[in-house]
Amino acid sequence: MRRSREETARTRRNAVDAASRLFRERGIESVSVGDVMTTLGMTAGGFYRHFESKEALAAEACTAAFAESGLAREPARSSEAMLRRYLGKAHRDTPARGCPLPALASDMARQPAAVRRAYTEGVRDAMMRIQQVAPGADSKARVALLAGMVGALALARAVNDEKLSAAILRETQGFWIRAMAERS
Amino acid sequence: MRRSREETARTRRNAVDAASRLFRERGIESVSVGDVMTTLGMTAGGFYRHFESKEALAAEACTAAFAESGLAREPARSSEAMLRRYLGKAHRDTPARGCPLPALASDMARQPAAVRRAYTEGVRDAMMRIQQVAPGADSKARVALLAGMVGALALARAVNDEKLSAAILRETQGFWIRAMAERS
DNA sequence: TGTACATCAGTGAACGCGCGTTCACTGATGTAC
DNA sequence: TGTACATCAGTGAACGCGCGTTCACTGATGTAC
Repeated sequence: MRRSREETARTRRNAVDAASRLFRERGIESVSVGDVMTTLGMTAGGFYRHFESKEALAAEACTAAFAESGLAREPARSSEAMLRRYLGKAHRDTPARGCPLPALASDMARQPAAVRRAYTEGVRDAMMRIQQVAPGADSKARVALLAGMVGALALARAVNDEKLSAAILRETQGFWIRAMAERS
Repeated sequence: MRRSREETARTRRNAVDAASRLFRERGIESVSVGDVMTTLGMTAGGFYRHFESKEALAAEACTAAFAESGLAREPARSSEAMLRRYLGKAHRDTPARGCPLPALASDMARQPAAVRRAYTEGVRDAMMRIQQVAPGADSKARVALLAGMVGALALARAVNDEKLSAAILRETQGFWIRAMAERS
């Protein structure tokens, strides 16, 4: 039956929220419209009262993921604090609530334009945030730092060996903490 | 009808080869058993004369991808030559024949153990190759370099904007060429 | 403020489709003699 | 070396399943008077 405007808006928000977490955890293609709606305790049919397609949801969910936990949201004041949090085991082990950059990187190359646009904005935002947190670094160092953080987290999650995974995080973190200290 | 031992072996090899390319290009889950067999001009049913399951093929194809174009196969003698090739547009634009590390990174976290094991071996091999090409760098720098190369290539492919994509490759490459020159 | 009716959020069944896998069948290859 | 038969690589149809999406229906909400 019909719902109030307030309830309707809440359902929509909850769907974007659930999708942004599920997509980061399992990848966009591995999460079905039914999965998202089941999370809200609803059936899949109702989905199309809120979104034109799964693709439209993916684009919104991607934007929402950056708004919730993209690098632009990094609370740290220093590059060292950022590196300790970003390349920590807690972040590695909770992709659903973590930065979308490593979680969705390989997926993106195969996504439709609307979804990639949202992701691209997230990359730009992340670069600006790094500039704030590491004002002493030049452009090369800032981009290499972002690429290193994303690559290290993606590899640490991909690898099947806890020791190797921990080493990837630890060594990358150590390198960049030292490199940024030298340049500041 | 029955085929000769030679033909049978060739079919199997071709299937692994085609899969290793298709998986890097489109991701493991987006490529069907039928897609792989169609590439060989065959029907999907025959697949199971050669492999126990799609998962078994994925593990073999992953290993084959590293053997064909993993970092361990890097022909460069210097870290600078390696960086120029790895972070070049040609590599970015041909994932099917490129390094599996960035192409499959996000996929891996959701793959069965056998596939992840093959990928993990590829990571170890890549680290050894970097040690050969950059003997002057310490362990931290070597891991951070690998993470940076993988992250930069993955981001450059994910992003929807050619200028940004080119900048990610160029700046990361520039940073590491300078960094390795300073340390050698 | 109260009533009558239009709207529409969500349900649940259905659609066409592609997936991984199985299987009876075919006929050339491999093997036993 | 030649023959008779067993093997098995590949075909093509079929399976059960889950997908994204559509739709008739329900009944509470929103609106017009």
